[in-house]
Amino acid sequence: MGVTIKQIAEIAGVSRGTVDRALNNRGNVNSEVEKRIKAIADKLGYRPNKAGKALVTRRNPMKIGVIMPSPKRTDYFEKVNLGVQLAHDEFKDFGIEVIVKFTKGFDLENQLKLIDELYSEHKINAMSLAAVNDTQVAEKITYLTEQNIPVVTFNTDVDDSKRVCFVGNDYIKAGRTAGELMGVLIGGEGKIAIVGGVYSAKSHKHRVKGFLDVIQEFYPKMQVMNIAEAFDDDIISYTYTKELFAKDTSLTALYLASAGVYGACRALKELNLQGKVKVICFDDTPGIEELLLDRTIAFTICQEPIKQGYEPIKILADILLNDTYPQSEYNYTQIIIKNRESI
Amino acid sequence: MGVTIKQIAEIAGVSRGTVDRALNNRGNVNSEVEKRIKAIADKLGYRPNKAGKALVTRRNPMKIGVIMPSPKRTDYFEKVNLGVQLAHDEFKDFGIEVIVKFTKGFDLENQLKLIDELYSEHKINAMSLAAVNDTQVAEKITYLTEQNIPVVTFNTDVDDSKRVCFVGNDYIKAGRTAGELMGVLIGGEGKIAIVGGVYSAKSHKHRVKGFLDVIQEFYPKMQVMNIAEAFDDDIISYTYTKELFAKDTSLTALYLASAGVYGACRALKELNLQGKVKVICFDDTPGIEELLLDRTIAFTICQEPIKQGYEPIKILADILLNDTYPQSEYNYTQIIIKNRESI
DNA sequence: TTGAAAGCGCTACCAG
DNA sequence: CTGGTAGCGCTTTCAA
Repeated sequence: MGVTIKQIAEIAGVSRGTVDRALNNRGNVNSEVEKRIKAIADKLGYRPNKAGKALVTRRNPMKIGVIMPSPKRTDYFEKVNLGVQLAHDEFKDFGIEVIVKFTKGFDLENQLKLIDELYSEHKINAMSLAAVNDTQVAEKITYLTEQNIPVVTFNTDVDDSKRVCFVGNDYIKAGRTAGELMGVLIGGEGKIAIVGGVYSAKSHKHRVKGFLDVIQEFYPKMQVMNIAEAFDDDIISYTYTKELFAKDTSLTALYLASAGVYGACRALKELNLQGKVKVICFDDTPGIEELLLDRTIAFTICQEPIKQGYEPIKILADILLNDTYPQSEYNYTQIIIKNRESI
Repeated sequence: MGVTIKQIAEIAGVSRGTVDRALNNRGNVNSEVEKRIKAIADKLGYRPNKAGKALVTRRNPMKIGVIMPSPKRTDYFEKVNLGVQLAHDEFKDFGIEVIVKFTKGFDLENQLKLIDELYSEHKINAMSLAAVNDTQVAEKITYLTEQNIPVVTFNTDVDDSKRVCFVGNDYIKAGRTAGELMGVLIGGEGKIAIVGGVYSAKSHKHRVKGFLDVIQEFYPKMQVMNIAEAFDDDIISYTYTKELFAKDTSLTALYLASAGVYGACRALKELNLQGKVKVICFDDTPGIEELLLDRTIAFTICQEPIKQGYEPIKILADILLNDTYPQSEYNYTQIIIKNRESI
């Protein structure tokens, strides 16, 4: 099996304490000795044993704070939260505690307050959050990072912060995927309406951009007629969709770039356009599954929500326990096209 | 944090050794005392600490044997092997060793020999394999299980064995997904050819069955003209496809139910049918990505190969270390439709 | 049938 | 600057 500190100590002719101090750069060790110890460790491929470390960490547990929109409001975050709980379970034996705070949607003030709370009151050692893309959030993240509190963003990223990495979809790519899919779905020809979420959310903006890019590059006969913000709200998307498709009967397709799917589909059904107007949307909730089964929606594009909850905590645990940082600052989850048979 | 054996011992007024024996049913403990200890543990929600156990296991490491087709032959299994290595990495600090043996394709004799080898020579404590669906394999698996060596199958399952569970696609469902996708792709109308792999592989057979089922249920105007076995061989699939599409020019679609994708596509290109004949295939290799990009293939359906390597080992480690068995005997990986933009 | 003690790998602490 | 020791939770062994 692997080499241990004890073995290295024997070979180097010093005590385990000295090896520990040397390898972890804790200071108080002769630089000659330190060099020798490190050389031996290197040669033998020393890797600290996780179980051994865990037992020690347990005496002084570390806390990871998580901030995300409340699962009560969008089904989507229920799955994210499941991932958080799975990670919590997996790492609690390693002396890692997880504290979850929910915000109402992507409310900025709320998020700022919770970051402060986790930092000042809970004394967290690391943080994972579905970030509002705002400079104030970015500044707080950078501040935490400087206090030696690593931060990972998930689901939606923030610009210009010192976060360790982002876990979630490449939303431009997701939008492009939708565009290409729409091209195939309507035979490269037709008039399309787009109902999006909130433009202040980077992810929603990118999903629209990617979609438009593909149409421009490859599908000259496809025409995007309308783009609207529905703020992830079913009533707004219902009202807008109903009005739009009632007025313009030449529309053949609908691209739903975020939540509010149920409202839009309800409108189509009431107009008897179900199945006639081709619909592509995102994510995978019980409501959406039903709409796939009755052929109101042709495809939905998913993004591994459970992983989005799980992975940031795994990454942070790896940093806290093993001082191991991820390779890339982008940890993209898969873009998963689903149809009525693959859900 | 969690309760420990030590705390339970104090409360019960006995030694840690006694608590250990009681909770793990090792015998040699007064039944009254045992009952009392178990009651306390239950009430306090005792869960053994993984790190603590790991350190002990390490003294007498456990071995998990893995058998799968060599990655040299199909690119697909390179990714599976990556998953195996990831799991190996993750669990080696817990005293778990992983021994991998490669077979040539799905050769029965080869697989039987390797099972024996892992059992007799390597004295494995658990096994994970991409099973050949044969009664002899099933019998060996059942034998191992009776020797207290749990077995998990992945990628393709075996009938009537005592394996703990299967990790991989629901291939009927994957076939149905392909059928529905084809329906959308060719507008519910057209003549289709199918080139499959080996009918003795359960997964390949099911992919064809699911496909045919959906067409029969929902697409009366789609017609399957030919079904062939290409034995995962590019030359055979090339020859067959070329001959077929040269002869019958009314064919509009091709369903490739397993490997041999490159050969078939090469044939289409030579016949100048690239992009005209709609192609759906499985899995995600560099070759397939290229064919998606140049629009020879419309969709490919993937099955989480990395997870297929990783998950069985995680499940087996959980059994060996924590005596925890999976909920279901089917641990299905996701069915992931990809187009040229989402790869 | 039970308890006491050692030891897995690691870190923290104290004494020198 | 260094060594020794204790202790995290668990299992194992030996002695009683």
